[in-house]
Amino acid sequence: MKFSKIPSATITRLSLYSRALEELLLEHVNIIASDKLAQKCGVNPAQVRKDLAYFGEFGVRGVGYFVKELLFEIKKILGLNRRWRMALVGIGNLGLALVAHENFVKQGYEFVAVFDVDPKKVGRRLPSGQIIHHIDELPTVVKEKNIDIGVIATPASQAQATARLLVEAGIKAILNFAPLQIQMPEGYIVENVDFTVKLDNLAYHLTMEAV
Amino acid sequence: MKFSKIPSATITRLSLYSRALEELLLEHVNIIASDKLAQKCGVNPAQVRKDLAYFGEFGVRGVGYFVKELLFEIKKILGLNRRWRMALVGIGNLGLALVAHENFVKQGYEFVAVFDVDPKKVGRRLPSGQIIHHIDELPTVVKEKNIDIGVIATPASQAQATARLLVEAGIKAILNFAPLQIQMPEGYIVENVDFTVKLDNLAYHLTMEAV
DNA sequence: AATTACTTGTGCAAACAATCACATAGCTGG
DNA sequence: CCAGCTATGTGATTGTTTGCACAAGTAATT
Repeated sequence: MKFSKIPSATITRLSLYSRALEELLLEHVNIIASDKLAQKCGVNPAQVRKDLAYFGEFGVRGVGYFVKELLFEIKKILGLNRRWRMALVGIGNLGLALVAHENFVKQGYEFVAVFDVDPKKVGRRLPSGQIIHHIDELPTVVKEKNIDIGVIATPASQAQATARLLVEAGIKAILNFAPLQIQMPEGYIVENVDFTVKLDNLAYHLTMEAV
Repeated sequence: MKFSKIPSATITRLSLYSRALEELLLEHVNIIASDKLAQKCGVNPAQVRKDLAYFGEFGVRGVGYFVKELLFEIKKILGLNRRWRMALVGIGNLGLALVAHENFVKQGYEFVAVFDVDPKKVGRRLPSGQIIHHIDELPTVVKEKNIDIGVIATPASQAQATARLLVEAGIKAILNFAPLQIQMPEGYIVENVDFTVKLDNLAYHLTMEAV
C-alpha cells in the first residue's frame, strides 16, 4: 500500500466518516450515499468518494455504501480493529479528565498505565482503577505493559523531557496536550491537541470580522 | 486587510510563533532569526518569513526580529491584545479541567460563565469562583456578561443543540470538544478539539509502519 | 569607502489538495 | 431484456500551500 501518497487530511476525514457511520449504525441506517455522509461530516461529496478510493472500491454504483461494511473497512484502514494500549503522563486536572473519558475505551483506546512526579500522588489508585506510578518507573512499566501510545498531559516545562523518556522506552507515537511543539527523532509521530491555538484562531476571526 | 487571502494554516502558525516568542522573552532573548524561530516551532524558515509578510515587514535584514516587538505585532494580528470572555457549557470532568486550566487566563481568555443541565450541579460554586447556571439561563446570561466565545464540553448527543443555543444568544465563535461535526450557519466559526481523531491518526501511522 | 557576513522579503516553481463533471455500473420496472 | 434512474469512481482542472533561491538591505570590519 502506498503509504506516502495518501494525504494526511484524508486520514483525519476517515476518522470523521468512521464516527458518522457508527452513529448511522445505531440509527439502523443500512445504506448511505456519499452526499449524505459528506453533509454529516461537513465535506464535499466528491471528497468522500476520493478519500475512499485511495483504499479500494467500497460502494455500489446507483446505490451507495453499506454502512456496516464501510465502517468495517474504514476501521481496518485506520487500525481500529484492535485495542491500543496507552500510557498517560501527568495526573493533573486534564489528566484525570482524560482517564475518566469513556469515549476512549469505546473506541478501543485504553489507559493501561499512568505516571506522575508528585510523591503525594504516586501510589494512589484512580477511580478508573489504575495505580499512579512514579515517572522513574516509566521505562520498566512501558515495556512490561506493551504500551503503544504515550499521552503527555504534563505542564509545558516538562513535556519535552517526558517525550524523550517515552521515546527511549520504545514508544513510537505520542499525543501531546502540552502547549508547545515537541521535537522528535525521525520516524516518530506526535499529534498535538492544542486548545490555545484553536482559541487564537477564533480570536483572529472575531477580530477580522469586526474590522 | 485582505482577510480571505490569508491561509488558515498561517494563523495557526502565528499562534505557535507567539508562544515561542513568549518563551524567548522570559529567557531574555532580544533578537531572533527566522531559522531559530522556525526550528522552535517545527516549520520551514521561509514559511515563517512568508507568514509574517502577509501582515507587514517586522524584521531587520541581516539582523533578525526583535522578540518583544514581533510578539506585540503578532498578538495584535491575532487579537490577543484584549481579553476574551468565554462561556462554558457542560461541567463534566473535561469542563472542570478546562475551567481550572491556568493557561487560558494567562493568554487573555476567561471563563466568565458556566452552564450545565444537571439540577444537582446548578447553583454550586466552582473552585475558580463561577456559579453554575442552568442552561435555560444561557440566553440571558450570555447577553448580560457580553460573552464572545462559547465552549462546548457536553456529551456529543447534546452538542448540536448547545451550539444552536449559543448561536441564538448571539455568539459568533465556538470551541467544540464534543466528538462530532457541528453544523453552523454561514458566518459563524467552530473550531474542533478532537482527541479521538488525533488518536486515530496515530493508530493509522502505527499500523502502516508495521506493514 | 569598500568588503564581507548575515538575514530578511519575495518571485517563481513545484507539490499538494479540493472540486468538477462525466463515463461507468448497478438496480428497477415494464 | 431494455430503458431510465441513480450514485459511484475517476480523469481533468482549478486552487492553495509550501519551499527554493536570490535580490535587497543592514551591520561590522578593514
